[in-house]
Amino acid sequence: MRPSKKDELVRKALDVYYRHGFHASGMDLVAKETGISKTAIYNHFRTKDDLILAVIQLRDEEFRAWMVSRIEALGDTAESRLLAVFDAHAEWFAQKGFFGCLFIKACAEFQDVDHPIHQQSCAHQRQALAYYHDLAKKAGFSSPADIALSIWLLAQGAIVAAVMGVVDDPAGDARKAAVTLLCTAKRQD
Amino acid sequence: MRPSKKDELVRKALDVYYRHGFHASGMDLVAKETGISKTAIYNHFRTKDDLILAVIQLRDEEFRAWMVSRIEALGDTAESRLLAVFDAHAEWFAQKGFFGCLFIKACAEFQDVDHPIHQQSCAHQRQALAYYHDLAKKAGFSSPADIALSIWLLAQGAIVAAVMGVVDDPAGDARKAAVTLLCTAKRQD
DNA sequence: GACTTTAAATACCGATCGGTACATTTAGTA
DNA sequence: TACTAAATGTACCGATCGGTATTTAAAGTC
Repeated sequence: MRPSKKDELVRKALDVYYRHGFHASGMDLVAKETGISKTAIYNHFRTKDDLILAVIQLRDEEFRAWMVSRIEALGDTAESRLLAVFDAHAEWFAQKGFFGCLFIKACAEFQDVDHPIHQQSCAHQRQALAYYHDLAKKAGFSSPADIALSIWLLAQGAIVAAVMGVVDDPAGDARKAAVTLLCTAKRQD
Repeated sequence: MRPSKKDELVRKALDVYYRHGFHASGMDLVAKETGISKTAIYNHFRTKDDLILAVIQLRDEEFRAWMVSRIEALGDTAESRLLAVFDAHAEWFAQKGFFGCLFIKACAEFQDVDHPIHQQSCAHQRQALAYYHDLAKKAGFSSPADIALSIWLLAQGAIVAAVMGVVDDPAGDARKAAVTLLCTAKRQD
């Protein structure tokens, strides 16, 4: 089999799980939506959890690559990129198929901290934080860890707000708070 | 039947759903864990969704009451209470049975924005924001809406961080950012 | 104590769950 | 073209899903 077949399956399965949830999507539905029979699916993956794990990993790679590319396109310096984080999130929220953060949802459905799906989802979030930390260091802030964490917390809050429709422009609101935090931190340098 | 019987059912069902998730918890499990037969459950609630909705409503009342009482105990002025929000969250995260925010998880499992469970969960979050807004107004900030939203975003981010174990003390980290924001806002008054 | 009414327990419904045995098709080899 | 091996689709497995019909137990009422 060509590797693209397997990748195609995972990508289509990602759509299904993202839209309908993990436990709510049975293997029959996945088979129907992907156009690949259950037998073929189970030829590639031993269990449903294995498939979901592959879905999480694909989303991890694709989404992180997309987010980084947007941040780097929207900001030309390390400091401006810390704010571009929220512009990129605003773009994400505005996408037609936006249904929240797959990793937050995965942790919500697979609560056991030892579960691979849970751990993989957490790893994604840590990498996001690490990226912000890198930006904060390059921007020359005296306490880059605090800056990075603030950005991360505001971004995650914005995602929750976007899903729950608490405010109209969660990314913009989070950005305003981030501007204040960065300005204050800069003044102390 | 006495009303306490029904309340007892809902409270025990809350435990089950909070620990195992909504779709992952079948009615047979709920019956076993609550010690109430399915027939009795369906005598009180027409469908599983109705039971879940009652669970969400109970959690809404109980959790909001608990959070407000802790915030008011931990802070004696409106401004200090805006920071006590994070101390209360720290207490919550430290509780043995902490498994994240039920409302975030409910929205993750019931994505349809028209679904009553989804809407009820969103309503809870809006009420939290409204409470922060009230505190910000009483504290005399010039733009209480921005302050309240910042607090809310940081708190939600802290919850996500607590669930995903991204950092050791998410509530404390969020508090630090909030302190900076409140100080900056105060200076502009 | 006999009778009625109400509530809960058991057993069961069709549908769907995750997963698989087996028949069928396809592709490669000679 | 005959044969083999890999991949696929179909049909099905026991278990469990949400929900209910029926039976059993409990509580009044006279």
